[in-house]
Amino acid sequence: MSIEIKISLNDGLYLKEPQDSKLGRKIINHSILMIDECGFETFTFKKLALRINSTEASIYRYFENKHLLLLFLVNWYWQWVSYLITVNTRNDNDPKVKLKIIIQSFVSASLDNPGVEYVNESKLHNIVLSEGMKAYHTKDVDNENSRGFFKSYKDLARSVSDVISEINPDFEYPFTLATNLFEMSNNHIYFARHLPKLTDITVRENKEDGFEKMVNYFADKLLA
Amino acid sequence: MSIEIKISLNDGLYLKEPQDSKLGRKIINHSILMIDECGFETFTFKKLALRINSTEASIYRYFENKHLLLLFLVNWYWQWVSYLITVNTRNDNDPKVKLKIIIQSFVSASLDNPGVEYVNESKLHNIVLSEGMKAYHTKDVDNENSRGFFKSYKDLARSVSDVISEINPDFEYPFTLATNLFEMSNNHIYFARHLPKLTDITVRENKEDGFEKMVNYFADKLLA
DNA sequence: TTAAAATGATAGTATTACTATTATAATATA
DNA sequence: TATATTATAATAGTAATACTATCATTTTAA
Repeated sequence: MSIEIKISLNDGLYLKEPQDSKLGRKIINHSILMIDECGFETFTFKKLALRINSTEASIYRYFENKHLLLLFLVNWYWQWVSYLITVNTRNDNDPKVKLKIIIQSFVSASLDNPGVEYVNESKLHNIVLSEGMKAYHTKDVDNENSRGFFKSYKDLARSVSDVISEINPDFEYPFTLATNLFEMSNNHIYFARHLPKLTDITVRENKEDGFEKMVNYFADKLLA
Repeated sequence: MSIEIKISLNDGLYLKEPQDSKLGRKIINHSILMIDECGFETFTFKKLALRINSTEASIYRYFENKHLLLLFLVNWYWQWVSYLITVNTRNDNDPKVKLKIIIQSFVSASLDNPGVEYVNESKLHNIVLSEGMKAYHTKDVDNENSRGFFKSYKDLARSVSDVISEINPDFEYPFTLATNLFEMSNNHIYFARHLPKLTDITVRENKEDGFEKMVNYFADKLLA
């Protein structure tokens, strides 16, 4: 039931396109599983190599280091969300409906969408929640930004801000709201799971329902 | 012109209270400067030891590892902001005014407040912007949370949410808004500096003015 | 079928993140 | 003032990490 999209990313992110070979796809697949299981800090290329019966050296032929692998994964996620938004809002012209669909994508894209064989979107979403911000909180941001390593996020922000401006052309902070809705969705899912005192949503509630309702409330109120 | 406060933190964060000795204060002082200069990832106890003419072993007597040092610094910041909010809102009963002061503290507490000799609050704020979220995005969050390592942040969120509920008792998401205002302030200062396409504020503008105005706009609109 | 490309196997290096031991200096107490 | 206590320095050592290099072998493509 997999869809036939191939997400193509800035080729500075990798040394060799991992989506085009068996080993490359195995690297993507299992790095997602391992980072989700054990966290980014304890994840190493050596452990990954062991797990997929390959070698450190082979993995290094695809990715310069684990930070760039994370950047690759996170960019993949950003683009995948963008893609879903495009597809799912294609038939709707009402920007308010579009924004609802966008928010739904932020909160639960990974749950109700078929995916690519070698990517577990739900676990990738977990990685984005837990480790995503590390991709752009590094001393090398400016250099990496100039090389286009955050383009997918900026594109996503741009397309959401367009919808926001459609809803309310006078709203002065469309980009801020766009990124805030994304980061807020992620943060509060994470908080609900690990630091519940920092949020108002409990994980008990009908799963993603509470988050979606909350983020929609914020968006609606701000754009009223 | 230093004020006579000593911020006391959860004693699980350190092996030996660094604020009580010369070497300990030097560790705090210079770790802030070094992390601000070179980023958290490249920062090591060895480099710090070299810089302060001490040894790795001595630093390890104060902090278990660099992650706990970061946690210490970030907690210090959270408590310091809490303290400033308490002091600066003491004479105001209007919760709307209080929230304005809170937001001002989030955005520019480090600029217009005298501090503690061994803490450069402005650089510490930079660290919080760039590395702060790493303090609670770790595989060990749940354990660390149970040991009270995020209490300062939760206390801060709590006190802000109280003000929010004072302004609008019917507002359903006081904690969410409290943390969001804090994280939003930090994120968008960082974005303006490094990823300007993700925000609407430019750093050119009269410094913190633009940020404060924006965050206040969000808060006002949501609580209206 | 043969050349080229991809992968595996193995080895090696510098740095990191520690721990341990002993010596020396500073401070507190009797 | 002598002495005990504690803090710090000096030094050494270990396991793991983050790589790089080389060469052999397998797979694929011309």
